[in-house]
Amino acid sequence: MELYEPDMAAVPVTTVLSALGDDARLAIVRELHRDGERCCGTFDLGLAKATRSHHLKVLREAGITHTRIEGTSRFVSLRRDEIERRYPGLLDAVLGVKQGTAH
Amino acid sequence: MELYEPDMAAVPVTTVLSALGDDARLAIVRELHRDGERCCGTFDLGLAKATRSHHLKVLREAGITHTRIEGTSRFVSLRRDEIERRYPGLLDAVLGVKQGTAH
DNA sequence: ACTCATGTTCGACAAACTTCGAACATCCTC
DNA sequence: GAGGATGTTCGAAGTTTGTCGAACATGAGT
Repeated sequence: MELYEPDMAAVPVTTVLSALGDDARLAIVRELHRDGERCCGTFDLGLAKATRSHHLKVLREAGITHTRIEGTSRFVSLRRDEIERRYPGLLDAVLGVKQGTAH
Repeated sequence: MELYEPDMAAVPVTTVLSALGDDARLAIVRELHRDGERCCGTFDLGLAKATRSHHLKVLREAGITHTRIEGTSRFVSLRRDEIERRYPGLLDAVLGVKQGTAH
């Protein structure tokens, strides 16, 4: 079984931005950025697993993540290079921010 | 009369990304990026003026645009410096992309 | 083969978003 | 002040999104 992972260049910018514009999904991206590859079940978002699965699908179909299947587990990682090639500086700009930093 | 324009640092990242993750609003941002200050009515988005007003409000409340009132007109501009200070490289990353460029 | 663990998909629901026309507010000009 | 121009606000309608439990699919291990 193969998972659909589009070419970044084929994904509209607005799709990428919408995908990142959600607290749960951005939290996932932050963890991937910090830890590298992560198994699906290790994201503790306080959400049902169906919901987590949904968010991971949104990220994957936006071209942001790669999913490697191994047994019954799926290992998710950021497609850093491809993102950086198409949107240079985007990840740094988005992730390099401490939330709620008023000043 | 004064318009509400929040401090960028007080706006969640996801709010900014959601604001940019819409075709109509990103089109507005592109035009502002290209032309500088623009009068509200000069955006031809193929949308009713009520809808245009809504999108401009979303951008303004996300801290992305500044609105200057002059008579019955409102002149909108990008808050470039503030965006750049809080999200270095974000605007360039988002706007420096030709849409649909499949390679 | 049965069971357990890991995820996905389906159907449903509520909340949020986009869109519009109509009504309103405000300012400018005659 | 009447009329026109520029925008905003107010419902309302339709769509999309986020969320969940239940059912399903798949692989590992006993």
